[in-house]
Amino acid sequence: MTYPRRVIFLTYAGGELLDLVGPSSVFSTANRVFGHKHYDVIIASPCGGIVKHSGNIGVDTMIIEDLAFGATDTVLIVGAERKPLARAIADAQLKSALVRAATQCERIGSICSGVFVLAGAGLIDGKQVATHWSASDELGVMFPQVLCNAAALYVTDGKLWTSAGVTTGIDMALAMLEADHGSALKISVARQLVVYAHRPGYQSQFSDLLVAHAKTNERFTGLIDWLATHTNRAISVEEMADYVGMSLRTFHRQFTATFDETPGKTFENLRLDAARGLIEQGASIGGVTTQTGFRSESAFRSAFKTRFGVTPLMYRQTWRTH
DNA sequence: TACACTGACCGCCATA
DNA sequence: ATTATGGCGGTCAGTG
Repeated sequence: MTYPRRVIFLTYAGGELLDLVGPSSVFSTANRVFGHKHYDVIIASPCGGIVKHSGNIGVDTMIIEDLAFGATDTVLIVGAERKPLARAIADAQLKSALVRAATQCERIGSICSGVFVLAGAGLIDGKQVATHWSASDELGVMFPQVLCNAAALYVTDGKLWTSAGVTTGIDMALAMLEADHGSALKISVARQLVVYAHRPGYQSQFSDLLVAHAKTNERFTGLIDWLATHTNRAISVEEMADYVGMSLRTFHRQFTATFDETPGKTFENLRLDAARGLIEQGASIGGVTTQTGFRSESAFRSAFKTRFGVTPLMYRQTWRTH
């Protein structure tokens, strides 16, 4: 194995800056944690030079054609808003670079909507990919051969790595780190990055999915919104049934049929997500217990451990920056 | 440890 | 006849 590994980000005019900055920070932070340059982070675009990204911020880039790909390289394409994304899909240089990378490199992948560029280059037919929930329908329509997993943060299929959104691009980069150098380094880097990467509970992937799903099922849209914004206390299933004006039995049945999960369990998951967010922000276990409506610390500890596999205290220590 | 109580869950069945 | 509804009651897990 030759070091350093190269991580090459392919970008273009109008590319999403966060897709670039988040994951690339993981690799540069890894170098700092190592105290040794194990990753060479390269940013390249079709024309090179300063490329304006989202927010009109310029990034200095290499010219893609000047790059020779190697067997230990990772090539990742960033996402963008609709218009620049369409131009990227149509760009012959991006396409040929991705096609080359697919055969020559160790890993190829995308962050967020970058997956459309991979699909446009015909590289992921029949492959499993992750996408942000808001784009998964469109990807399915435009590229029906692609197997889309809307529930996952990121997905690996052989050498192909795809992530669902901006912050999950960071999760994916951390997973690459783990694959290359083990979980200890990954945790160190995650700790270093936590200040930038933590997500408030309401914006967790679970809530996102739930809210998105509820929007396609009119009946429960208001309810899910209400639940997601009232995780600070226990809401009984009976209250939920009253909220939507159904009998307890019918509500339970309809809800379970819609979300494949019982109402009580779903709300507990929402509260646990909120709790996780609070812990990441440094809240005490006792404080989180009362702020998420659990009856006792022991009840909270037990539910948290069941859901996330670690005790709240351990989780808190992992995410502490000092 | 024993115990009663509560809420969530869900099969079953009568009914609209 | 088919389907959705909603009440009943039993089981279960958690709580004090």
